[in-house]
Amino acid sequence: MDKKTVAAVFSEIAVLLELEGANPFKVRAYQSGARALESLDGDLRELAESGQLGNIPGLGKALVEKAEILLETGRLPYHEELKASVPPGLIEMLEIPGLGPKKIKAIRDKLDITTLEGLTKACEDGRVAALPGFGQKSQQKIIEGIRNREAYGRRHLWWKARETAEPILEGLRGLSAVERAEHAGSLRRGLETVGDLDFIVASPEPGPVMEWFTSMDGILEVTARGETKSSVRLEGGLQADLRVVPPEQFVFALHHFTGSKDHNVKMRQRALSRGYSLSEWGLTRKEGGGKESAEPPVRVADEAELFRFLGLREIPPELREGMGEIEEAEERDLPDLVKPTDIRGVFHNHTNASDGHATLAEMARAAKEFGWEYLGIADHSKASFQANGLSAERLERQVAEIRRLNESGEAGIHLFSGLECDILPDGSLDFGDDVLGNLDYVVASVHSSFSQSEEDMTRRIIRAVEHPLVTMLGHLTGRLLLMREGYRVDAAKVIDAAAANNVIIEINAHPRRLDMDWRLWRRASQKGVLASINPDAHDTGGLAYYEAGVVTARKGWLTAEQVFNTRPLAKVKDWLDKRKAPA
DNA sequence: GCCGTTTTCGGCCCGACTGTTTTCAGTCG
Repeated sequence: MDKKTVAAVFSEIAVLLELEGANPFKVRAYQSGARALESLDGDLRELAESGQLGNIPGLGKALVEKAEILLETGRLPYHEELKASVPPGLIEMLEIPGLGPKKIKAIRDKLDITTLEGLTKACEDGRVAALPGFGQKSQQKIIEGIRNREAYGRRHLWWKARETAEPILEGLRGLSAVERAEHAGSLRRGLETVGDLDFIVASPEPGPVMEWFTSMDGILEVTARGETKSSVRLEGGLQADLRVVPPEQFVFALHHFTGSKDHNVKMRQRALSRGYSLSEWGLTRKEGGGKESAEPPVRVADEAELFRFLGLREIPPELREGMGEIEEAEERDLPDLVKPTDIRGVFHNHTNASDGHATLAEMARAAKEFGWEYLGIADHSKASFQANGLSAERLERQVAEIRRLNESGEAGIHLFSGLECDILPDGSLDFGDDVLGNLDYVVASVHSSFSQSEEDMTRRIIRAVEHPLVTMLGHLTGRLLLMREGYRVDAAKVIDAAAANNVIIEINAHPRRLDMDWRLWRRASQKGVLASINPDAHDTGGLAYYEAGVVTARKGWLTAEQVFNTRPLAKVKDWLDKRKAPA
């Protein structure tokens, strides 16, 4: 039982209490208790054993006692009783827009309904509209909410969200009433998946902005339209929210809606401890009694100034996850994060020799257009027969072709001959040293036997990492975002092995992978592990995915120095040569 | 249920929007 599990139990208690109609502040106490545990530094069990739990802000007598019971016994009778008393159908109802604890309680008490099926029927025969506080529109909204739950409830890939958001942002910026416009939320933070789009606009005249936003192309439905706030549902299921604020509030609104929640909570606490109240509306001086003073609100020109006012260096949006960035920004300069323009080439790309769609020459030409100095080709090896993996002979022909192109210079860019070599179930590689030794580099990846135990998978991958001819480790977990969980592997042990063997770990930049996860990179880079941002391109367009990888690297606090493919060609050649030379 | 330089009670973030009301409760972020 770790802090995450205890926090999850507290979060669930909060939801259950909410449905029971408990005191909202009691609900919030469990929520903030859960949050306090999630963002806790150090080992929960050690803190409990030394009697330190009560010193954690947000944990009072009752929550400390419950945490201790959970740690000791692995169960919490209070939680179990609560869970038994709340039908699971009610928890599902919370996911329907417009239904909160009060309305769900009314549905349960007055109609004796505890399932979504029952609720659908009651809507269809008009019983819901007859309830006090409900009406025809609420009833219709519930029916649609249940119907759309699957399609709209899910998250979306960051890449897709950005593609959707960019034309909207451009459109907003093009309006004469708009002074400034930005997107915010998890899209701006660069989170791997995005729930909805948030747009913040500075304008003294919100009317025309709202009008444009609620009538632009690609809207399925306008779900809210007010004077300063509107929401629309876009084709593809994404929801987009627009907030128009007076120009002097823009920076505060932008910061607030960029979040994350944890980051904002810590920023507000910091403001309070300095005698100010921070919100999406602004920063105001607090009198001793907690009342606002007559002093005018603080003015800031941009986010850098807002951070500076609170005694912090500017924190890039990607780092605002409430994972220690504020503490760091107080003490010292934050790392100079890697930028898209730092990238000088990419490894791990496929051609039509295996499962790609473009030829070697086409890939090289496209890479040259990005302004890169080099391109690495890493097609699949023979064990990946589903991906038309290369035999030794076909690989040899590709290597010869790459050498010819490099010697003639006709590609206009240096090509590295590599391979995405399968790591077989026992951890050995798909080709012998005789074949692998002829290549410039080797990316080793798992493509089979995903269901091995964590222990076996970890041993398997570490064995590959320890192989002297392996240059990089491909997609560490094999996850496919929003589709498939990764295989079970002890990432910390693999990171240690990579550090010990001077093996690069890739940031697979395919928008559906973004693997190894950004949450692991800060630790990995501290141990000296180098990253390579690899688009895993299967056609020329796929090369552009490197940008998603840069965002992942930034979220992982990585600088250009910590990313291998920011190095110029000569240094890359040098590094690869030295790596191959026998020790 | 938490918290305290207004300290053991009485606050706890609050504004926008919708739908149902006719001045406001509930939801959302």
